[in-house]
Amino acid sequence: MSQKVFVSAQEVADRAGVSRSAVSRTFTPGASVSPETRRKVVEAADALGYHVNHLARGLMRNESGIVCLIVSDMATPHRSGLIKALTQELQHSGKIAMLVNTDLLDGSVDLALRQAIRYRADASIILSGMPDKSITQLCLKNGQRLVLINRDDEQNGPLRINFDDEEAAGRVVTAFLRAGRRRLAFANSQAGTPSLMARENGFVAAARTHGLEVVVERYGWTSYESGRILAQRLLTLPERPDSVFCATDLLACGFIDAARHQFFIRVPDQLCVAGFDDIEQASWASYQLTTFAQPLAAIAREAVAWLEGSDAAKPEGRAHAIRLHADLVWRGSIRGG
Amino acid sequence: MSQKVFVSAQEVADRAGVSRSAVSRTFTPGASVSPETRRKVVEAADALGYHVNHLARGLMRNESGIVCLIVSDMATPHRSGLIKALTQELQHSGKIAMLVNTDLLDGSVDLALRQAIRYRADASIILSGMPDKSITQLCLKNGQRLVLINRDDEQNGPLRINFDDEEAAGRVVTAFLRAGRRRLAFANSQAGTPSLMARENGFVAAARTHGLEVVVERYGWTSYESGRILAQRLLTLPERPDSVFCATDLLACGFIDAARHQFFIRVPDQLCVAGFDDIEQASWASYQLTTFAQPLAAIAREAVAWLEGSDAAKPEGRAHAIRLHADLVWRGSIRGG
DNA sequence: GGTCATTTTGCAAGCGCGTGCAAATGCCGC
DNA sequence: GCGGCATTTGCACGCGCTTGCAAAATGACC
Repeated sequence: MSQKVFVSAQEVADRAGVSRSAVSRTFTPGASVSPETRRKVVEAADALGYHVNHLARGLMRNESGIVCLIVSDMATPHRSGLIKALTQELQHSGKIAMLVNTDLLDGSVDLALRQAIRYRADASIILSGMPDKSITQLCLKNGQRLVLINRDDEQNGPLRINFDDEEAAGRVVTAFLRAGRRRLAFANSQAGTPSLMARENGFVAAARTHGLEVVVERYGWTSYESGRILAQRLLTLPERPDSVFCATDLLACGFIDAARHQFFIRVPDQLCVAGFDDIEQASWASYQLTTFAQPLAAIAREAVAWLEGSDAAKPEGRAHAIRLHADLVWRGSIRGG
Repeated sequence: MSQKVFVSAQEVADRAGVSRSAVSRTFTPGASVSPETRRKVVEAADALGYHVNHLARGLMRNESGIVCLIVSDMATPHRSGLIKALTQELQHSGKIAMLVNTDLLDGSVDLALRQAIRYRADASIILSGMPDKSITQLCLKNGQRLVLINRDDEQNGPLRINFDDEEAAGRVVTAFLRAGRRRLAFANSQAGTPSLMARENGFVAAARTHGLEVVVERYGWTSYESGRILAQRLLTLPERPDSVFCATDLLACGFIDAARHQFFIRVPDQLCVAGFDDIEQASWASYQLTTFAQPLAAIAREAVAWLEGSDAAKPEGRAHAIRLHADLVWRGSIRGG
């Protein structure tokens, strides 16, 4: 038994004694149904356990309500925070998130975007490596909207959301100088994504305007472990840095731990540290990391608003870029807030 | 222009000079197509940028390939780790994850399950509050498979995956005793989910067999901040505990930080701490937390395997429970490994 | 009651696809 | 060349839904 699993609109119609159109209209906001008919339909639907089939609806409307989240390293605090904000915002506006993990696939992002196309996702939000240009073109040609978060690029068409990374980096330099530091260092991963590089370049440039040269070190990907390695490299230098800006909070946590437990260096007395992202751990008592808060909720809001807006609807819609401000969060890892 | 966005099988058929069935069969594994026809179809499909419409396919096959992940607190290290493992495993077997965030909705899980039904998800995996019994019944009646992870319950029908929490708790008692501790405490959240309570009860019971009474404190939900509060309560007791088992690593991190930075208590010399989950932060140098590793990959594998298996297919299939073993990970937060 | 404007309703077509069935094709041995 | 068989192909129907259109119902007004 139980082969005929889902109940269809037809069955509801039969039970309510109306036409199938009537039940369809009942569940379509803004359609014309008399209160009486609606009542009968709702009643029958409840009794039968009817749920509109969004697959079929999407087929007709040519609009699935699905938004594809394409992300790597999703277990990372910052990424998971962003995913949370996005899913919340999407659900809030009646859409649903489809999650694609690009960690172990080969042509990862491209493959993922293909998946998005197959399910006729209305849009894709990418928090992962850069997709191939040909693929983004394919998406756009297929009427998909595209949002790139924190992966600035000259791509045309999609919405790009970024931060004022350079400006933030400049503020770190100021803070370090004010704390009396002169031997600045920058700890980066080798990922080389645009936003990471922007922080690095901004930091180096700002230091230079004060006549200071920054020691830059890059290693691995953006992780706690990389932070430790970077600390081992930078803190064994003949001219040991007295302040370091880590491209990411995760790097900063690893850096601080290595500095403290391995080199017995006191933060912030002997070493000032700044990070970026304001992940939860940055506020933990062991780190007290001064960092920049990415307004995740704002990112999510901007992204979803754009998806709903008419701008995105234009097939050849102007590429749109949003630059958000990252707030400096003062904590104990820099002397003299 | 660009109104006719997606290319259909018909267009591919026309271009390839074959029937629409042929192109459908080309993209259906195991269907009968001659190599020659297949070649022509693939060629035309590539040229046109054709992608099978999974919405329509799901409609026909009555099987969408969508699995719904219903989760709260998804930004938490443990949850995000689980999500990552699940998405990976799902994609590996050709399915796709739909992510539902139940953080701010009211009838959260129920609403989410309705969403899952609407999109005709083949299954739902729940890592969130307990769904109403009526809703799970609805899911099952609609042919959905259900997996509950870490929320043991007497529900019938779905697959339940849990850990040997009691046994693990017993091992912590042994470890504490071996480290010479006698004043044991248990720090829990007020969430009261079955697995948390199992840890608590197992711990208390095991201690009792050694003639020891455990001080139990519960506060808030399972977070770093709650861990701090719990520390403030437990460490100001007249008979200060010398060892504490925290129901969760997140609690343990907060506990350790408060003990160390607020009460200047040395871990593990003056206080032994154990946690559960083995989140990434547990291995960080500041915590060195002895804890239990939940084999996330194994959980994911079991869940997905069950979804694919024939067991799940039986409409009135026997409720199935899997109890996995959590490995003890020895680190520095308990003296004398 | 009759006319007309306004809502409500049902019909039927069609979204893109899978698949059973029968016709067509190819291949083999005689 | 022909019958028998296996494979491939096309036709046509249906999955569950939305929606334009025209018919039916309702109501307002004279």
